[in-house]
Amino acid sequence: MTISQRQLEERKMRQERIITGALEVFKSQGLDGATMDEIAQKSGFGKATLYYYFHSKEEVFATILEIGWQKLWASLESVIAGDESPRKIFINVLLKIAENTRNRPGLYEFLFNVPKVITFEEQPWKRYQERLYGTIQGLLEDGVKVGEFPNINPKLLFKAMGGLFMGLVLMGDRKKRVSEKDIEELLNQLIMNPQEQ
Amino acid sequence: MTISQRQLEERKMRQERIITGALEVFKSQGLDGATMDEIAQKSGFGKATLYYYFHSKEEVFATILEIGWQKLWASLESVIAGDESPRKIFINVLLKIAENTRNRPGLYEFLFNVPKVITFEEQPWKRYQERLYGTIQGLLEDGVKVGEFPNINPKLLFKAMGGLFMGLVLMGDRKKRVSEKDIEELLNQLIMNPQEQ
DNA sequence: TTAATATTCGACCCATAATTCGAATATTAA
DNA sequence: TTAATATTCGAATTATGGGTCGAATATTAA
Repeated sequence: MTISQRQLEERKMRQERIITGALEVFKSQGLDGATMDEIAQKSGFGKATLYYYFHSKEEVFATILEIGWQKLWASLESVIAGDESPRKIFINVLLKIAENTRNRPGLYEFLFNVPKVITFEEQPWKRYQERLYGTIQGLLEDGVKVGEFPNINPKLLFKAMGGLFMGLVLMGDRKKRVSEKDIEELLNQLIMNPQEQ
Repeated sequence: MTISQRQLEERKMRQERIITGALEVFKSQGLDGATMDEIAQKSGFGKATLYYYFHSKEEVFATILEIGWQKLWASLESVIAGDESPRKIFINVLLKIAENTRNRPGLYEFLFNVPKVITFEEQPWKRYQERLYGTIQGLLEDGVKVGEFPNINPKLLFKAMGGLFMGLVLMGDRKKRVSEKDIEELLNQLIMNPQEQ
């Protein structure tokens, strides 16, 4: 009388269904504004059932972030592991993020905009976030070192790129996919390639 | 038996005391996370007394923003009204903001990072915010037009500058004041002056 | 000094929403 | 078929925290 594979899968599917509904609610109401009643409503379960699958509202929230960051990171690993130049990798990372964003509309706007005030104890998803930001930071530093980026404080560069990227990916025309050309252009226009100066 | 001038002033001082305590709490807990009990605690009044000076928690919150933006805008008006070139005005605006930030540590990090989800009806402070952002946007557009900035989409430029400025002012060395040279450097490094190309 | 007014605040009220209960109902393995 | 287990959910419980009350205490003007 153990739990069958199918049962496990169905359970996971129900969890995903809940999470999908919850994401909608969190996006429109924020963490505090969202109620379990509304999440139940949106996901098509009774409220008590949510507690069969999750311990608390915060766990639902944390799970959304966890899964999102986990998948994002997984999709980036091969790109980052490659042996291309920092600038190339940097561009590919941005492209990959853009691609992810396109495939799961709504999720990444959410991931990238989680209010900073949330402070449960552990936050596994934070590890991913830090890892990603650290990696990008590193790419910029390396790029500056080998002369692929102008000699700017990489922290500032990171901030600027962050703002730009958000604008380009999250606020631009959602239909049109971001191309390598777009990102190269963005880099070239704003932060000139030193070779071209 | 009217209310004396001194009484009015004392009342205002108490309001300010409350607001100062509240700012601390809001910063660490966010709008929803902050409780009136904690604000009372921090500001040294009983909770009921807060309601003698403010109608609601949201009013306390809104007052913080209102006062902050109002003062910031007031300090910027003369700078903006000047007849210097867009680029010069732009730099002076940033300098002025930096100066304000130095004088009221904590307040502007808060002003510039208010979550977007807040939606009371009226938000007088929003007017100031929109006015400021609109002005800066306009400066960038004019600057591009007269060739003082490279020909980049001003919206992107704005975003990038926003990120950079936050980095420079809000996260840099708080002790050291931001100089005109810093900002010119920032502009020159990141966004080359077209004349110099 | 004193009546009127201003200020303060602890204790309460109460609406909301998270969480739990307990009783169904479904599924499964034998 | 049936006992065990899994799933579901409406109703009840509780915790939280914004907001109010009414009784002090202070201050003021006369």
